[in-house]
Amino acid sequence: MKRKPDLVMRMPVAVDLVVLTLRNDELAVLLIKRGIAPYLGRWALPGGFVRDGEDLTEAALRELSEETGIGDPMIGHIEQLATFGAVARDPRERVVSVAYLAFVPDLPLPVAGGDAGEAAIVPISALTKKSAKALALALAFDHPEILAMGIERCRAKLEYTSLATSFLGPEFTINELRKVYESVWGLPLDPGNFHRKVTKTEGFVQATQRMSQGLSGRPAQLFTQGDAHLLHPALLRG
Amino acid sequence: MKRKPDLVMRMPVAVDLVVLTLRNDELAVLLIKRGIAPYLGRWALPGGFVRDGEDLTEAALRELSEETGIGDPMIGHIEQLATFGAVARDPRERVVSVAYLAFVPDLPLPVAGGDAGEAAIVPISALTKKSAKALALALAFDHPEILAMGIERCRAKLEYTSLATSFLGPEFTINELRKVYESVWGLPLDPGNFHRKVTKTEGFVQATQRMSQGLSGRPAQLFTQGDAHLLHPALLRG
DNA sequence: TGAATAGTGTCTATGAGACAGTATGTA
DNA sequence: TACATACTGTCTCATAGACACTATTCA
Repeated sequence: MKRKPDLVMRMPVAVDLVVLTLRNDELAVLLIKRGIAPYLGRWALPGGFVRDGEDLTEAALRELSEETGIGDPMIGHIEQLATFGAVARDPRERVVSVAYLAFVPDLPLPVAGGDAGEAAIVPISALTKKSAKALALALAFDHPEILAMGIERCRAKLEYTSLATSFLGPEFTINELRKVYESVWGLPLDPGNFHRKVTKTEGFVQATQRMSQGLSGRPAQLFTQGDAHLLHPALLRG
Repeated sequence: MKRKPDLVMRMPVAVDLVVLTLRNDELAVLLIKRGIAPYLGRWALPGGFVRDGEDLTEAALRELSEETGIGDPMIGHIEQLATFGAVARDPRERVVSVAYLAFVPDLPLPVAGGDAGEAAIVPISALTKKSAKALALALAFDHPEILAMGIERCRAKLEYTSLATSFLGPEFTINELRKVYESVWGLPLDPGNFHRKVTKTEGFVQATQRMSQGLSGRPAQLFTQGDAHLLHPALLRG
């Protein structure tokens, strides 16, 4: 902690957001098409620089709102993911970026409203598979690495937290909750066992007296989030 | 990502380290007594500013080495913990700090050799209990918060990773490994069940042909780290 | 009626934990 | 021998998962 104030290096600090949602029963990420160099025209995670007087989470929420129109009440969950500080991660000058991970319900996005140009919600399968499409979508900066970490964190957190509910609206059926797990993990789960497990795990979901409008089949009971954040026992992937 | 280069705020970026070890079968943290204002004379986590041309992990390793003499080969494990960016967390000027978490075997520390003055290894019980002693040890800056997050992350990671071995030397007995868990979690574990569990979890530990010198009782087989990083199944706290 | 989804029952395998019992060293 | 620690056996309970079964809607 020895300090020679004039020798301390100062650098811009940015926030970048991995905003995940479900679209057509697939895990998807919110991307912005860059309107300026570098990486002009390339897709990137939403984000921007931290301003004076604003802490990191405030900056993340502001950028999310400015670039995508997603305001605080629409966000199911947000948490800090990790900080990326490779010296040359931004070709212009050194920038340290604090990445955030957010889960949002399926929204009437893309919101064209941002000041950053075009926004899109892209299924992660289109980015992770090695295809011509994935190549065309190659993300700017070190955003592929940030996204990969966000996806893995998301998958892991569904195991031992109740955060799957943050992908859904205030009321949901067990079927919808199961589809969150299936989409995020990319594997099918036994509906019967899942139902029992979720409803018997203390504080995961809270039953209401209301029923869903069954599109087909028997109507399902509606649930709301329970008061637990950590699941006991956890809901493990195979 | 709209950018007006001259308006972007630049700030110092620091790294702080939560270095945990075991001392007398108790979880303990490495602290440095501050030699300059602010918080002159108070205890703090080791850390310092990130330099030009140096990425974040490099900065963390350098500070650890400079302030405590702990070099790369002595570190059992190091990972990024979280980034702290509250506007007023440093009274001098705004500083964003990337915290790292490290586990080291019980070392011949404190190393007086640092350029930051006195170093000490303090049991966390002395910091978390509300006592006169804890008051005297009150950490500088937001370091209490960083430390608390480091301790909780450590406790959680022992459940589902094999990182407990990073608190030990290259060869260890199951008894020593159990003491790591007991010390970190602060609760007793059944020796028999622990032994079976650890030796049967794929890749957790690797048996050698050597035996420990029993100080009393039957000599124990020596083990080395296995090749697994994630435990299947996990070793859960009650 | 059949198709589809909701929800429950039941069986089996596996692991956690309690605790007894055996093995092998030192004093 | 006593004692201490290393390890293994065994019992009980809880949970995961496979899968059959019943319940309730719509077409």
